[in-house]
This record gives sequence, structure tokens and C-alpha cells, in this order.
Amino acid sequence: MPVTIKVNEETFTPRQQAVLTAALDLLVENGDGLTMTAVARRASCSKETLYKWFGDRDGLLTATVQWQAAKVRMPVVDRSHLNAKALRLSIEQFARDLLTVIVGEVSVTLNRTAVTHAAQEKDSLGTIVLENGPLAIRRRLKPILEAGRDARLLRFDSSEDAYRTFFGLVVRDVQIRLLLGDKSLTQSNVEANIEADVKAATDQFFALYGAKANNP
Amino acid sequence: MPVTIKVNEETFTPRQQAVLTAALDLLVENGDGLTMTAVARRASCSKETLYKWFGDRDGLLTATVQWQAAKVRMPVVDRSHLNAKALRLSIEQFARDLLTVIVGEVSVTLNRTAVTHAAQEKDSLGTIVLENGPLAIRRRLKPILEAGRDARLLRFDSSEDAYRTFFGLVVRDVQIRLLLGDKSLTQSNVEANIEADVKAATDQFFALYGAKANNP
DNA sequence: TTCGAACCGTACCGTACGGTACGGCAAGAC
DNA sequence: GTCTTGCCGTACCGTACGGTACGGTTCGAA
Repeated sequence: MPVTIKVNEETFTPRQQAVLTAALDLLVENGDGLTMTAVARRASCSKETLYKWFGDRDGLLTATVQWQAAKVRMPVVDRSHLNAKALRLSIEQFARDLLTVIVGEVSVTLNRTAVTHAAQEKDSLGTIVLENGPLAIRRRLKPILEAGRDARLLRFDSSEDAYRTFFGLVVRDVQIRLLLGDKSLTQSNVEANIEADVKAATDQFFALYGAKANNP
Repeated sequence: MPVTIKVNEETFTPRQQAVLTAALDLLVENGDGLTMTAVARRASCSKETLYKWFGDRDGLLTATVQWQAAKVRMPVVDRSHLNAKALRLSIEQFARDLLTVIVGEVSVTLNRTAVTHAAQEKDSLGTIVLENGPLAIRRRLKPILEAGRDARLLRFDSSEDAYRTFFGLVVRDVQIRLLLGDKSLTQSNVEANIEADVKAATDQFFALYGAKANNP
């Protein structure tokens, strides 16, 4: 029996994962030109097998996106010693993770695929990407924010609003510009600025929500 | 000679605009299922005419996006009496315009189309959308911000950074969620919150960049 | 009235691609 | 050995759609 890796209630054999990797590679390099024939050739498998394993093209696409999206894992932040410095480092880490993921080529491809998919009354891919991208960050960040508030280090009424402001401060217009293929945003260009952007966003977030901020 | 309307160096006859309207309508209702046959049928014209006027499918798509995107016109803000209140109203107005545009069904469709297009090494649509969306706002907002700084009402080093922070504070995660087809964001739901979001974003922007803000 | 331009409607072609069928082969069961 | 299972490779089918061709109609100009 082959070793399987559990991914979101779905298991894939190594052979199947090789197929998914091939599909993802094709997706990344070739844009959305993902044809069943191309995947079969790249993965050295037959189309019949593809249909047997994944049902149809949409199933293969969904499996690929889901499998890849679930691989994005945020480091868990230590909640025990929550002093000001630790909180700030945690927030910074979240900003760094969020930016790093969003800027990555794979993420851009997945988001583009999901957006394209959503343009056809199919929101399944969008849900998956949303769930494993922004919402995953949110689920992990919110408790930190609330712990910060409990410790009188942060001030806000709604942790939801605080999270969304955080998202805006970090992401700004970078994601939409990447999705739209803005040529003035090269990969290396953006990556080089991540640290500075992370620091700026964190500073701004604390300026708005830090306990000493002068907003009510 | 028919009346023509000048749009970004391109002129379209009323008949051509009717065709573009049909194409846009199809785009909005039918997702990206924009076929030449469907446009021809909807606009009651022949495919031959479509190809004669727009060259190929991509030309029609480009013309449609460009024509519609150029219709987004931001109200010009009065720069003469720049006191604190006027500045705040201007910023609020920009936030309102930006949010209103981004939330609109047409904008979502256009952005999705451009993203899909960008997934195929074609960045022309992306450039158009970018140029007429965020960048148009930026071109108009930056002078206001700099005037505000000259009047000692705002503080910032880089107006570019200030603009991008503004964008983030206003848009947050709304656009990407709409593009991904997040069902928990209904049109009416978002529109109902625009005013509150505008106010919150403006407050936060002034908290960060207002002259009395305690950031360096 | 005749001519030509523009355009509609429709039929048509070629191709790309999703999906299916089938022959062959390797590996394990027995 | 033989049988079964699972898979590869390839050939094949049907259809949707981009793009072209062409006959017919309207309309303005001379």
C-alpha cells in the first residue's frame, strides 16, 4: 500500500501527486492553457487515468488547486509570553507570511485560475483559494489580536475590522497589480521590498490599533 | 457623418458602441463566455462586421474593456480652498469613488476578464484596467495629497507610499474576495457598508498621515 | 434608375480540445 | 503457467468556436 498524504479530507497517492505537480507546473508556466492532453503527456500517464482519478477537467483543476493551496502552512505563533515585543514580532511575521505567499508565482497562478473560474459561475476554486489564503491568515491572526487586546496591548472594537485593516495595510495594491500582470512589478522587485513593507505595515497597524494610539 | 465620441484616441460610431455595449452585457451576465457568434446575435450584426471592425476576438475584447473603462470618470476635486475640512471631504470622496467603482458588477467583470487575459501572456487588458482604475485614482489623488502636505495638513515622505496606503485602507480585502466570487459578499451587502467603510478608511488615513499624527 | 458601399444572415471550414475506446504490457495472485 | 488488475499510449469522436465566404438587402450618391 502506497504512502498517502492527507490533504483536506482528500488523499492522493504519490503517483497522483506527481500528476498534480505536473498540472501545477503547466498551470504556472503556460498560464491557463491547461489541457488534459498536456497534463497526461507531462505526467507520462494516460488521459483515461486522469478521467478515472479526477472525473473531469474541473475535478483535476480543483484537486490541483486544493492540493497546492493546502500546502501553504503558516507558522504557528507562540501565544504564551505575550509582551509588547512578542506581539509585534508575531504581527510582523504574519505580514511577512502574507506578503510572501501573495507575491509568489504559484499564488499568483492559483489566484488567476480561481478568478477565471469564478467568471464562469463556478466558485469552488475561489472558495478554496480564499479559504487557504486570506482566511487561513485570518483564522490564525484573530486570536493573536484578541490576546493582544486582552493584554491591553491593542485597542479595537471588532477583531474582524482590525484584521481587514491589517490585510489592507500589508497587501495594498500589490496583489491586484500582480494579478493584472503589471510589468512594473517584477518578482524580484517586489521580493526585495518585502522586509521594508512588512515593517511599514506593522508600524502603521500599531499606530492605528496600538494601546497608545490616540484613536478612540 | 455619424456622431462619434472620442475615447482614449479611439473613436467608435454609435453602431459600434451598440456592439460594444452588447459585448459588455454578455460579459457581465455570461461570465467570460464571450463568443463572437453570441455578440453578433445580441447586437444584430454579422460576424463579418465584427472582424472588419475589431480585427479578431482579442480586438473586440480590448475595445470593449477600453471603451468601458474609459467611461469611469472621477469627479474633479476643487483644489483652491484647501482647508482641513475641504481636504477631508476630498479624501472621503476619493475613497467613495474608489470603493463604488471596485464594488460594481461591471468593474468586477472587467477585472476578471483582464486577470484571465493576463493568465495568457497577454497583459494588454490588465494594463488598460490598471490604467483606468487604480492608476486613474492615483493620478488625481496624488496632487491633492501633495497640496495637503504643502498646506501642512498632511505629513508623509513619499506620496506614492501615502497613496498606496490609502488604497489598502479603502479596498482592504473586498476586491480580491469579489473577484474570487466570495458568496458572503453580496452586492447589496457591500454597497450598504460603503459609507461606513469610507469614513473608517478616511479616519485611519488621517490618523496615519494627518499633521497631528504622532508618526515621524 | 443604376451603381456601389456597407452590412446582415447564414452557411461553411479548420482546429483545438474534452471525453471515450481499445490494444498492449507489466506485476501480482493463484 | 494463466487470470486479473491497473495503467500507458494512441487513435478516435463530437462539439464548440474562431475565422471566412457569399448571397441578399438597404441606402445614399450621381
